[in-house]
Amino acid sequence: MAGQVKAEPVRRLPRAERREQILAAATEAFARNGFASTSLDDIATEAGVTRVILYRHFDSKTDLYQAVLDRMCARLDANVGEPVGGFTDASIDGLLAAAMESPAGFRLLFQHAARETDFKARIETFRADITAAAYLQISAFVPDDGLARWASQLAPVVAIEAIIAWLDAGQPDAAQAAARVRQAVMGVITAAASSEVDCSLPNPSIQGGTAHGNP
Amino acid sequence: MAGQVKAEPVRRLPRAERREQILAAATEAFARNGFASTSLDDIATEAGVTRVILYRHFDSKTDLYQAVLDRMCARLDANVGEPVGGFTDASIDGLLAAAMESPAGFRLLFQHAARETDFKARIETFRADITAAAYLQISAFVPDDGLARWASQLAPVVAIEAIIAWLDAGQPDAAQAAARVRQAVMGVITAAASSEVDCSLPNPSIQGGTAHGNP
DNA sequence: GCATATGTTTACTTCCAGATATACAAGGTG
DNA sequence: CACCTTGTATATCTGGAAGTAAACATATGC
Repeated sequence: MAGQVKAEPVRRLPRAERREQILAAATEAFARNGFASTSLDDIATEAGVTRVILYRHFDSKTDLYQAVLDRMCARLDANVGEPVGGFTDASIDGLLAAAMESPAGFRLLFQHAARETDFKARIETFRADITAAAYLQISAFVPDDGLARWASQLAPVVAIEAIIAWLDAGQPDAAQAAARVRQAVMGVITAAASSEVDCSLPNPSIQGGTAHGNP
Repeated sequence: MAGQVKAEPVRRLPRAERREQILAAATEAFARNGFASTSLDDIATEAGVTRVILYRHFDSKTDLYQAVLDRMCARLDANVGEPVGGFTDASIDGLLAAAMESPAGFRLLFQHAARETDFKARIETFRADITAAAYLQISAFVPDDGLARWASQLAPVVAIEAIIAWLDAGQPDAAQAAARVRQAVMGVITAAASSEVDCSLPNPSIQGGTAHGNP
């Protein structure tokens, strides 16, 4: 049976386009297992090209990774805007928009790159800016400095995790997603601000227990 | 000159103790960079021992890692208790206790192992149990199923991140730490439960130009 | 005191994945 | 058509880290 297998005529792309496509593929691949556990072959496969081709667009694996991170950071900056403005409603809108544009990139940045010693610097500045902005706001509400630092470190993390969980859950109630993320963040601030905390989670068996603690 | 360098008389330990000490050292080392980016030499150095010794206690790097994870999971199970009970106040107390016993182990489990494809299974069951328990409780408050799933996935994550941030911030107000974590979690539930959400973060109102960042 | 377990040192093999080089194939545009 | 670009195939070099082996040193408990 000499069945011609339709040869799949080798889709060729202009250089710039191929580069973009590789970056996108690399983002997906890296987002799964991070830098160290992702081989160039994984990426090549994901992009549908040979490993050799990668070297015609990027000097090294590190170079490629950095390009991926830069690309995503740029997207973030574009959406979040000047980080000097503080950790505001707009920041969360921006994060949400960026996450919807590139879920894989979002995960890559905050779940992998942020913990890779060789690359965290690029993200750490971003996070540090947000944390500092949050601290300025939160410290006005929270007298205890330790608690203020706790909350300002936690608030951005909760925002990010809330967004990721929201993506995972299938983006329910998209219209009010940002508002709900904000509310979750508010929970953190409230938790730090209360001087006398007496909060219980709803009891699983008895429905009588009302959720109290949130003004 | 023949300066004797105090020879450091090679502390020897009985097998079981050395094994424990290696596990502790490996926990610290792995917690920094995860499985792939941590070499056996890193661990040996951390333990103050030669690489060869590691092989007298563990068959392979993978075997050692698994032992580290198992050890920490056991600690978790001991503190959190039967996960079938639901995601309750006691769960958070248990998580907090486990995190204080071994901060490195806590980070390792939830920030690294949970994202390593070869090892996540061990943790995924733990997380799945908690998430399922949380879902049962939360779905009673939240009519929309998508939102309920969002909240029940997010709630444990927020608890964990709140605890880690609390460790990072120097464990402020330890007496009420658990209550504050609960309160942060409550913020998530509230966010999912509200049908009409209209939440804003506090405005970074032009307060006296205190422009000192976060330490 | 002595045997044994504990630990060191050194050298080696193996394997993987990053990186490089070269020869060849074919699309499309001047 | 000629030519350059894009892509493939293959082979090889390389370095680092996992894993193995053997000879040696000495604390320590019996």
